[in-house]
Amino acid sequence: MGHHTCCNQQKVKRGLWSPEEDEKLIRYITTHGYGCWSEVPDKAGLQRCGKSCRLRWINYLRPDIRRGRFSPEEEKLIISLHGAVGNRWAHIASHLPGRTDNEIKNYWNSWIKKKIRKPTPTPVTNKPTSDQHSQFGFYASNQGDFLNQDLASNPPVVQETLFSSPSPLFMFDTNSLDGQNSTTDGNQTPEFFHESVGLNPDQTWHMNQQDQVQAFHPPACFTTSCTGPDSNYLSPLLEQTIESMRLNEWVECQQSCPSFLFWDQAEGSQGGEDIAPSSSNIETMLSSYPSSL
DNA sequence: AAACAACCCAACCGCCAAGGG
DNA sequence: CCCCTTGGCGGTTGGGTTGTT
Repeated sequence: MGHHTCCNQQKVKRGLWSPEEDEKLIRYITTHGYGCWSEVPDKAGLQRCGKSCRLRWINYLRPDIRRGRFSPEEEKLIISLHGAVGNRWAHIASHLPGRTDNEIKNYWNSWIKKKIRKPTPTPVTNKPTSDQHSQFGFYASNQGDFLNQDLASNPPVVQETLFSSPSPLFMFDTNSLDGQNSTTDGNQTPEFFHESVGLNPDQTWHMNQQDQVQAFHPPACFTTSCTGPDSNYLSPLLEQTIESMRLNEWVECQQSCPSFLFWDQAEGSQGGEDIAPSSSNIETMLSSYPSSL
């Protein structure tokens, strides 16, 4: 019934690949290369569809594939990038040489979700579910508190660090950072920031002032759309960072929070792309702070 | 030891865009 | 233009594995 002709033929084998099949595919690709995947099964002597061959090669057989546990650096990068671009696994994978989108996707769906999930020993009102967390795409990264540790040994810390505070979530539209491609009303951000962070009335926040933009840069990247129960959570780490911001203690701010990326993924996926930080913005931001990765 | 639950992850599915005829 | 093929992508599945009772 499906319209994919390649996988509908009765003789086509499916399921796990045998070592013999792997060997056939490796031998063929390494000697002939791959131009047209639909031709590969016949020429390689495989009873698979071309699509399956392609997937097998790209995800598992190609020589530059990298297997095994993700390094802490990779974990940090995945979390940061996911906060920036959401479930664009291929894009995330492009930043991790040798890793595939499938592997990263699986990793995210199991390992990281597990870390963010409850149980929490202390009851918290209006605590969002893990599904809600992933739906809204709020994740945080911090070197000292979170990602440089063996997370498997410390899940409660992770959980508490991320979501246990009932404070309002601070959002910031990163389009205001560089003033380009800003199709949203960036003027709302300073007021929101002002109110959320609790600056003194005589302290002003002008997004267009370069020194403030620069100073704000390190913790970087909070975005708009503060709606729903998930927005009512602010990590102690972020509280600390915002307190540093409030006091203009930018160095402390950077140290306490080298890299945060929050992005309302749901909003972005509903046609609100213009409010999300562009990937080039994110990449520029990340490359500016390699130590935070 | 057995039964069950939870988790992992390789592979598949469906959709989409690009490109050629 | 339209149609078809192909490759690429993210979402999802389900069999195998591991953990728990």
